[in-house]
Amino acid sequence: MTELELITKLDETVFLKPTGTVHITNSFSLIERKLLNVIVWHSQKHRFTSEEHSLPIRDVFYLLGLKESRNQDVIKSAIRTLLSTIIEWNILEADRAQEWGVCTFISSGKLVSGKLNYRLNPEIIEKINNPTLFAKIQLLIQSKFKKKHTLVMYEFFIDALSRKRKDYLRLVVKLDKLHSILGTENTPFKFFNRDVLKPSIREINSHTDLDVNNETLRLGRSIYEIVFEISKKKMFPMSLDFVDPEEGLPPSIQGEKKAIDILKEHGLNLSIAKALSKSFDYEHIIANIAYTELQVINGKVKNRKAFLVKAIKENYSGNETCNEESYSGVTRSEIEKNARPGESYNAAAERIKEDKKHSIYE
DNA sequence: ACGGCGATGTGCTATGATAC
DNA sequence: GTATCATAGCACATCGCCGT
Repeated sequence: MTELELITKLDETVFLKPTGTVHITNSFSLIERKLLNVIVWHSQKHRFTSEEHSLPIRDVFYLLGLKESRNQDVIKSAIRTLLSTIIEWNILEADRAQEWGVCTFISSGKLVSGKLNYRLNPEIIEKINNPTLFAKIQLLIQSKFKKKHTLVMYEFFIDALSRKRKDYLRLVVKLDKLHSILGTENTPFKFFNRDVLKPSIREINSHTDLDVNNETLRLGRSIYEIVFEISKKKMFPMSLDFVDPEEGLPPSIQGEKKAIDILKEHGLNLSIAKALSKSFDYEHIIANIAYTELQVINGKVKNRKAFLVKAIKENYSGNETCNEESYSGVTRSEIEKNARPGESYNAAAERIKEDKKHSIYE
């Protein structure tokens, strides 16, 4: 049984109204995500027409970040996965009619004389015009979730929220139901809580438009039910772009690696470089490196590395008017990233401001 | 029960060597 | 240029230990 079916089955008395859901069968590997990214980016340049498109395999390798590799097997098996991956959706139309359907991303893929020929599925082209659906597909594909359970839980929360048509929900779930949704029946609560529940909620809070808190209810000594308090973040930029069509290369594909390299070149240690590259995009980092260099030349910087880290975190190079809501040096993105569950925007801003006063950059 | 640390096992990925 | 194989390295899941 798929997770979706389980979720739908979960508690039909509680969830009265059906609503839009999207489900993708497989979980993609990194290469498959990248290849899909490449394909969407490429067909975006051709305005998503349903004709067969072709791009050189050499370029595909490059875009996948495999400069040295000649192993077409990687591409072949990724195409195979894309073709065999079924997207399933269930939408409530404006006129309350329900639409259900399944399709695949691409309808064909070929490797012919050094070129990759593919045909985008016409159904998907239609769906791309439906923003909410597309956003969800994008999230499913691109999601930065590291834990496999996070996605299942996110789907579950989103589903519960939209069924209730609310932005805030207090959801009580019996522990064994939660186990059956997540497929963790035999995990003792001790490990379940530490390795599944908490990390997943942490990921949902930091990567999605949801804020989730949880507490436990006991029956006797053992945990019986979990209470989730779910609310929608007010400000969450849900980008619909897979990649920037203006750019020659999809930045998302190589940006993080490039950013790490360049940060290392500027003397930051690997862990800081990794953390920054994860949180900020390549352009943002480059812009702030440039800004830092400028300030160094102007003699305004005592500690170059510390300044650089701070510049990136607070986007010194950014145009100030973009951050109207910044609280004296605390940017919006920073607040969203570091806000504690349940904390209001203003409270978080004040707290982070205080924290920063005491934090020391090496 | 919590949460940090680390050991272990497993599966995946990148890459080079080799042969066709 | 293409296909196959081997392998080192990495990421992740699981779970034990331990101080709190």
